[in-house]
Formats: sequence, C-alpha cells, structure tokens
Amino acid sequence: MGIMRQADLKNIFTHYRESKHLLFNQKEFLTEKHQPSIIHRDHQIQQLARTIAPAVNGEKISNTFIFGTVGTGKTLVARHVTSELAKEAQGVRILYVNCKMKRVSDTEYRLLAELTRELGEAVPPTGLPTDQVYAQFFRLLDSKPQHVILILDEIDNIIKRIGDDVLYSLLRANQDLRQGKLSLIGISNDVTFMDTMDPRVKSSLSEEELIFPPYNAAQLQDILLSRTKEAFQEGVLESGVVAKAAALAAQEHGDARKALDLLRVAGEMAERQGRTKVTIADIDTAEQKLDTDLVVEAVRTQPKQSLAVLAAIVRLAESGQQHFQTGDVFTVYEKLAAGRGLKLLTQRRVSDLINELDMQGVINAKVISKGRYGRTREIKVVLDPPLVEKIKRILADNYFLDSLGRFAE
DNA sequence: GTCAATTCACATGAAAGAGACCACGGTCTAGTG
DNA sequence: CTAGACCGTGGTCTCTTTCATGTGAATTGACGA
Repeated sequence: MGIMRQADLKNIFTHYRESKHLLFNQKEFLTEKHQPSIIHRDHQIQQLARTIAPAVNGEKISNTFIFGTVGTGKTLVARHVTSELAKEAQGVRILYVNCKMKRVSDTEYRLLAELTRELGEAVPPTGLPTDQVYAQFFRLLDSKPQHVILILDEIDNIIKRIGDDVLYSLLRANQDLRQGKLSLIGISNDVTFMDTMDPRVKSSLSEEELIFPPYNAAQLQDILLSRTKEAFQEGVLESGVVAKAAALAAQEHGDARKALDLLRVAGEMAERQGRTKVTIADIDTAEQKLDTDLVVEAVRTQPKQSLAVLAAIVRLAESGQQHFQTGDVFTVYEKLAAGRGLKLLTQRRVSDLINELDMQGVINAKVISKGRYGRTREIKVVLDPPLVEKIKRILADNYFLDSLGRFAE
C-alpha cells in the first residue's frame, strides 16, 4: 500500500461529486429501504388490512402467517399496513424483528432481549437467566393497556435454530396478560418449514395465511419503472435495460430486490467508467458482480478453520480432480492445518464446515451414495476462474498460500 | 437371473465441555465528614 | 459512613468434541428356474 497524496484523494472526491450527477438522480430509490408506493400487491395489502383491522377497536387480531419467496414484497407490505394501522388505532404498538440478523436473534435469549429493547427497556447482551428476560418482557407488555403486534421476519430462521418453544411461550402468554395483548405476524420464505413445528403452535400461529406469489417479468418491469424515474436522470437508461433487469430477476423467482440491485449496480459501474448511458451489457456484468461480491464477502468473513478447509478444497480442485469427497478434504486439511499450527478439528466438525461453505455458495457439495463405496458429500468448485483467483488471494492473505499462489506445505 | 442382506464412508443428531464474556450481589478498601 | 474496587457465583454464547444412530445403493451371496 503506497502513500496517497492529499491531492489524489481530493481528486477522487471531486471526481465523485461531478460524476454523481452524471447518471443518478436519487439513488435511494433503488434501495429496499426507500418505500414508495407498493404496486401489484393490492390484493395482499387488502387481505392483511382486513385481518388486522379489528385492532382499531381494541380487539385482538388473528395470528397471521405470510409466505412468499425472497423479494416478493412481504416485508414491505407487512410494515406498511401495520404502520398505517398504528396511525389509526389507539394503543397499538408494532414490534418488528428480523430473525435473520445474526447477533440479534439466533438464540432464545437474544430474541427476547431484542423484543424487550424494542419495548423500551435496556437488556444486557448476556449474563441474565433467560426466564428473567421473559419476565421482564411480559411485565413491560402488561404494564399498560396496549396491543403489541409482533412481526417476526424470516421467522423460519429462528425456528430452525432454536425450535418453536419460544413461539409457544409467547402465544400462550396472552392468557396471563391482564392489560396487554400480543399478536403475531410471521413472515417466512420457506413454505415447508411449518410442517416441522409443533401442531399446537402451528394451529394457533397460522389462524390466517397470506401467500405472496413471485412477480412476473411484466410486474417487475412496472416496479422498476416506477422507481427509475426518480432514481436516474432522464434518458440515461438505454432502451431495453429495464426489461432486461426485469427478465433476469424474473428468472430468479421474481425477486424484486434483485431487480433493483441489478439496476443500481449497473448504474454504478457505468458511472465509475464515466459513461453517460447504462447499457444492456451493464446489466449482465452487474449480475456477475452481484454474485461474485456475495461469495468474496462470504469468504472474507470466514474464520480461520473454515478457511483452512476451503484451502484444502481449492487445493484439491487445483490438482485436477473434478470432484472429491469429505474424507479427501479432511486429509488435506489435516496437513494444511498442522503446517499452520492450527488446532486440528475432528472430521465431524470439518463435515459441518464443508456444509456451511456450500450453503454460502462458495463451493458445491451434494450428498450422494456410492453404494458399496459409501455415502459422502461430492464436493466441487464451480466458480469461474477470476473469482477463484480472488479467493486464492484471500487464502494467501491468511497464509494458506504463499505469495506466488502456491500451497505451502 | 432375482432378491434380500451386507457393507462402506460418511451424514446427521444429541449432548455436553471448554473458555470467553457478562450481571448481580456481597465484601473490602480508601477517602470523606 | 459511603462510593468505588474487587471478588465469587451463576448465567449465556460460540465453537468444538464425543457418542450414537442413520442411510442409499453397489455388491455379494443364497436361491430357484
């Protein structure tokens, strides 16, 4: 890393300021946070509004479940409708928790703590017995006549991690509350996960169900158009750009967020290159960039042991084998880790790490049975070469490769 | 040739331990009146 | 006498190990035609 002179730095900033007005108008319109009018979801909005409407008269509402794949507007609709309700109804309080957020809610304690904090009381991040936090939460909830509507976004995440006991306790609590009321809106993109739940929870949780179908390409295009007017300057999008983004996102389960990301990234790239037009080709490169960025980020934030496993996998892939299995990875890992002075993990653990790498899309692992020759994961690296190079650089930074990109013994 | 039993190489689950971090309540210490 | 420093206890969190059980189809071996 060289020393950057102040003048250079200044150049970057001023250049950025000039180019900022080149393409974008208000880029925020391409992000999820910015909430414009919601289109193509009238039916769902009405349905949800009808089920939570009784809250206006202080009545308890049915616990509701919302299903739909990513980027179909579940969160947007839920937040919009509930906040409108809160304006109309006295004593209604909306709590929104995204269960996907690590550090916020991947244990029972943390979920409860987060809820309590949302209600306005501090809870230490650890140290207290869980039932004490329960008590605190319910005391707060019952401290005045109020109707708390709890939105648990990506609820399947937390159920998979810590089981459905939490929900059971939360739902059952209503019977003990004197003044407060608690209703639940669960949002999930996994339709099947309901089957794994305790029947009692299942029946009381999904008194009402809403389905959000994926957007089709035409709908996605409408959504994009409604935002590009504000987001981009006039005439910077070549014809067909929006349609292309919509089409690509439609292939991926009608994900509106992805469509917006495509446009934004395409715009950013064109802008950085000093161009005044966003082309269809930009959308294609944007898609690649989105994918690789995700993987690179995943690899970068991987802990040491996991990197060691990844290094073993990359090494096996480099040695020319198309695919290999857990046992192969483990033996190579052992050598690599021993060389680095790392503590050796058991194969049980390595197996889990391989699985995690697969889930993050860094590698490709599939459980197959080879009959007499056992049952194992078939592991592959299916990333394109430039991305593999990036990964190798990260591995090198962590001393799993030497500076020439070779695997050290 | 057919069919069930066998067998491999792990996958997958459950429980529990190690070590870090933290809150809380009690005790000790030093500074103050 | 009191505020703050300093324990000890008991709690959670993450990562990991240990022990146990599950699994899908290629292979094997018994069987009957």
